[in-house]
Amino acid sequence: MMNSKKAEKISKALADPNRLLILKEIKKQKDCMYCVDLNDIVDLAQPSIAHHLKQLTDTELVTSSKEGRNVKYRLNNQVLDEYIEFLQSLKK
Amino acid sequence: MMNSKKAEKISKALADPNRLLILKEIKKQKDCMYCVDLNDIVDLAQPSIAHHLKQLTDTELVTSSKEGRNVKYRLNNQVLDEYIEFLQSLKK
DNA sequence: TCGATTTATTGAAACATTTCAATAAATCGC
DNA sequence: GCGATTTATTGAAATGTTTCAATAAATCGA
Repeated sequence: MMNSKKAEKISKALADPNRLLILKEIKKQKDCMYCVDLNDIVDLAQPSIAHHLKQLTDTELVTSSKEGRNVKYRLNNQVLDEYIEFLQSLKK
Repeated sequence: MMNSKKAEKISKALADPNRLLILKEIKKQKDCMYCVDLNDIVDLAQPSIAHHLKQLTDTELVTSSKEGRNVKYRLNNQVLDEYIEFLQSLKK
């Protein structure tokens, strides 16, 4: 359910260039974006990348699943759609 | 034009409870939201409200026009639509 | 013109976020 | 088991945001 508080958190999650870059990379890779691939794409130390991924998964905008040593990320279309719906509701 | 940088700024503008409250109030008042009305709605000192309005107008998410001593605010539907389009493009 | 009203700006304190080095934990290949 | 790889956590410095008091600027009514 998307109330103002949740929308605020998602907005915050989207309000960073590195997190937007991560989301774009998830899209680019279609289905299976692995954390380890981000080291070549995001110009940050590993704990910083982990920090950004946590923010994205905390809002459920992105889901994660463990595969051995690796972690796979996917966009959560439903949450994004709910956020978009919230934004639409700001219009009259 | 909505690139990542602009989307980041709009996300930031949306990432605050008081600014979301202001946007909701603009919607509520349909067409003519005056700055002075916000004093009763937003529980902040006047300079803080001015600061939040500035962030909203800087991104062009909200437009302002002077009417005598007062300032009138409107939602900029086009910018919001472009932002939504950007979010849609994050999906595959 | 003068006092009252409305909005904007400045500067500083409080608070939050971002970043990285160090380190821990889990899993893999050998 | 053991070293290498991948991800997560902790703690601290740097940076950014929010808030308000003080003040300025613009406009209105009388």
